[in-house]
Amino acid sequence: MSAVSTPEPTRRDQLLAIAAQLFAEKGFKNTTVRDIADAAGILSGSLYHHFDSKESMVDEILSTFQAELFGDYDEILASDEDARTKLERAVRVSFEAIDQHPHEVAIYQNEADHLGTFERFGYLADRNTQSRQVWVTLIEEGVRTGVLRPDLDVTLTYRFIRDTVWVAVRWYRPAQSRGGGHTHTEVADQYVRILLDGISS
Amino acid sequence: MSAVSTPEPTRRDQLLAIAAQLFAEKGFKNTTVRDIADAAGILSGSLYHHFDSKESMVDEILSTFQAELFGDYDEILASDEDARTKLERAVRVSFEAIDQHPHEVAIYQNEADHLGTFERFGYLADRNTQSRQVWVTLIEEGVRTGVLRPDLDVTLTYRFIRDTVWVAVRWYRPAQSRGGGHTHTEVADQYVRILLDGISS
DNA sequence: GTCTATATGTTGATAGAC
DNA sequence: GTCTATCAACATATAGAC
Repeated sequence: MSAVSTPEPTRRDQLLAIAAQLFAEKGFKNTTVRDIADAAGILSGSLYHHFDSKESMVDEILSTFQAELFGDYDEILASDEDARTKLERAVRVSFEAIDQHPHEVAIYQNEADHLGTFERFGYLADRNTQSRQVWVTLIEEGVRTGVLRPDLDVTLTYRFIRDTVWVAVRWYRPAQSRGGGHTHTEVADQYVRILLDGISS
Repeated sequence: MSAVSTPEPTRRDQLLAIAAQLFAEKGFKNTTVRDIADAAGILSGSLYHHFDSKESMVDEILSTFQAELFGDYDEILASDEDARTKLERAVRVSFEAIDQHPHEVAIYQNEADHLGTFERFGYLADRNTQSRQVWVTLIEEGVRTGVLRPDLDVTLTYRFIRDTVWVAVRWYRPAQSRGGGHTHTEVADQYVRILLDGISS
């Protein structure tokens, strides 16, 4: 989709995309600079012409992605729709992010806890707090306006939603490589339905 | 609870428990044999008196835990309760496993995909298939007997349940270290309610 | 922008003394 | 059952030629 508007990604961006895929598939620690260089068709030393360190690569991958994602969340929070619609939109935007940035989401899911313990990645903890505030705000607004059950444990509900949505990155495969699977929109439809109405008949 | 019935764990079991905690906290690759030896108060070379390799340690940790867990699942499948009760029990048994074996569950969640690519850990893929069969069987029985909605996408429903239940290991903290949190039974109660009836009012 | 060559540290694992 | 001592492999990163 957006490939048309960015016809010539810089060499730097190409390398970041290659690194993101490897970090997502094998893990950050498990991916060597040689792996990245090999996949790019250059030698490991050449990577250091573009980046300070392996760490700075994952840093740029994560911070760029998160800036975009939280821009979407902010827009939803600021809208004047009803709470149920906003919660639905937050779910849909998240599944869409998994569809369009699967590597970035996977890296965040797998490495954020560990990386967050280093000063350099302190912003990951901040974004985590911000994310919780987004979901909790939406759920509380839903309870207050009467569209959600009043007996909900808001924190637990937030955790269940966050977990189910984001861990989908482990099994969802984007359109290009999909064979008989669901689109991200279909997955979101099914989940929103189950979340709101349950599976009981 | 069970500490009374196993007063003297073998040195081998002590070392496995230490390794399991480190593997869960830092990841398998990220944990060095020196980390494990340090935590045990011995030197890295001494570990090789007890185990062939770091790999054999995680192997024993995972296979032991899975044998126990699937024993529980088999018992549920074989029972003559109605589908809804069996599904509830499967959820509860899973949250209980997170409570009692948090390190083992975390290791499986974080490392199974990667380890599963090696011959030695082929049983992880088998167990994964077995797990899917357990959940899908229970959901299909629920649909067939009319206790669950007939329009459910069984595979997606399975994935949502599996993900929400098991990823809880990332935030749930067992009783010893809990401060104002929920017991595993309370977490299971809340999730079963949301899963069956939804969050909508 | 990439390569050659290499520094420097860390890793899993081994052999044999105690 | 642990320690001493050590190896070979592999890791990230650097300096300077092309």
